[in-house]
Formats: sequence, C-alpha cells, structure tokens
Amino acid sequence: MPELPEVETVVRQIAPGVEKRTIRGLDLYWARTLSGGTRARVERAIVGARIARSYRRAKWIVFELAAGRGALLVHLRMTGRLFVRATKEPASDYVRLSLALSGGKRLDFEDVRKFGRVHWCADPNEVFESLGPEPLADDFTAEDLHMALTSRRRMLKPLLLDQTVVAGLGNIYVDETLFASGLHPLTASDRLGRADTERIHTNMRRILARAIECQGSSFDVFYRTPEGQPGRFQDEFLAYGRDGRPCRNCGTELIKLTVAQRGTHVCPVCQPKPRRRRVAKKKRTARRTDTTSTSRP
DNA sequence: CGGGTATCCTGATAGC
DNA sequence: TGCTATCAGGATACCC
Ligand SMILES: [Zn+2]
Repeated sequence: MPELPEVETVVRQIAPGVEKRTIRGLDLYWARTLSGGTRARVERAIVGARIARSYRRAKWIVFELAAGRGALLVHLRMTGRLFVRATKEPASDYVRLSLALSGGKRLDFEDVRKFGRVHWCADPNEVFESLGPEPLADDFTAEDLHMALTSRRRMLKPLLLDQTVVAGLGNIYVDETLFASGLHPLTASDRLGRADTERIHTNMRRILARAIECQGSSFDVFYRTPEGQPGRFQDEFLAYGRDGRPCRNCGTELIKLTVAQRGTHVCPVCQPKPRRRRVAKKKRTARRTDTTSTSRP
C-alpha cells in the first residue's frame, strides 16, 4: 500500500491525534508485528512515555518519545494502516497492535497481511543509517542522483526501488517516474547520461509532490487515509495499472513486464528498450561446439 | 557485486 | 455459481 506520499499523508493526519498524549498500555494481537525487543522490554520503555512528536522518514512513521524513552517506528509494508480511535470504540478487524493513549484514545495498527512492523528503538538513527536521501529534500540535487545511479551497474527500476539509494519510492511511483522520463526499467544505470538523470530527478519530485497533494493513491480496499478517505492520485496515473490501455502520450498499448518480481508497466514506444545491452548478461556458455545442439529458434 | 527466487501472510478477483 | 490460480503500494535472506 504505502509509498512516500501515502506515508506522508498518514503522518500528517495522525499527528494531531497522538502528539502530547501519553502511552498507557500496549496490546499485541500478532507477536511478530512488534520488533526491536521483547514485548516486556518494549512495554517497560514506552508505557508512561509521552509522544513528543511524529514525522516521516522514507516509508517509516516515527513517533518520538519524550524523556529519552526512544522511539516507535511504524512500517506499513503492504497493507498496514493507522487509526486513532476513542477507547470505547469497538476493535475493527485486523488490528495487530494497539496503543492505549491518554485522553481516552488509542492508536490502532491494522494489517491484513501482517508484513508491517511496529519497531521500538532507543535511537531511530540505528534504522535510518542504511537509508538513502529523501527525494523531496531541498538538498537532494540532480547531481546527487546522477552519482547514486551511475556509480554502479544495476537495472534502473530495482535501483530506484532500493531504499539505500533514494528512500521512499515504491512500485507505483517508480513506474510513473520512468514513464514520465521516457526510460525503460531495465536500462543499465551506468549508461544514463546527465539529461536522463536530470529528468528522473525532476519527474520524481514533481510526481511525489503532486501525489502528496492528492493524499496518495487508492485503487482497492487497502489504502485509506487515517480520516478514512481514499487518495486521489490514481486518477492521474499514466503508467501504473494501465497495461492494455493506450499510452496517454502516443496511443500505443501499454504492456506489463515483470522486473525484480514486481509488475512493471511501460509504453514500448515512449520507453524503448535500450539499444545496447541492458544490464550485464551473464555470459556463461564459453563456446558452443554445437555437437549436442538440437532445436534452435 | 548483481540478479533471481523464496519467504513472510491474507484476501480479492480473474479465469475456467 | 463455485472452485482454483494468480496477484498485490515491501523488504530481506539465500543462492548462483
Ligand atoms: Zn507511449
């Protein structure tokens, strides 16, 4: 469900409901949802702690606790959701963890597929160390991106999905960015020129910013804002989920590929396969003597 | 190092 | 209609 724009929306909407409240208790309904310590250890750290502030880093939602009690980091993965409810409201389906809060509220973490995590840590930097830059940060330049992409040879799409390179993109926004940039997802990253990386940088930031304005993208039951509304950016998709439909740019039918085990939507005309080689082929088969060859298409 | 695959889970829906 | 196969906004641990 959640990529940078959805997570940003969740943080903005959830913040007023939790900041300045004190955690009174922890209810855990799926053990593996909680990480970063045993339940007892985490409970000892957070119960009685006040939530000082909340913010987003990459796809993490961060609840910073006051008085050196560490932080709770929430990752929604595929189907996670957060809602603030009144204590007396009945529990909804798929609640995996719930924090009792002061003021008669609670914070529910729901997650159909159970991939999401609520992670406690003494210092969030432990987790953030391995993350790349925020794509919307003022100091994230096209030059930074150029270096990050061209300093190694990787397939372009998996590289953009790699959170250590740029933090926050997922399958939707990578497909949209590549379409807008006219680049094939299998392009070898070290073959990108300045003009290419410049376009990726510009388009990525424009698309993410616009998607935040739209409060993210919804196209099934999973992603809802904490206020319960679907996002609106799906109405502006040019690539994601549009396979079999005409390209908005040239009219050609979009196709769907699989890249890095992810559904990948491309216009075969606007995003031509790189002429040269794509990413390193493994050139096994030292020499074919052809003695055993049978069928050869 | 880079890329492919399996794994964690459940439910919606496409296809027969 | 009913059953089964496929797929899903993520990330990571292995294997070659
Ligand atoms: Zn096109």
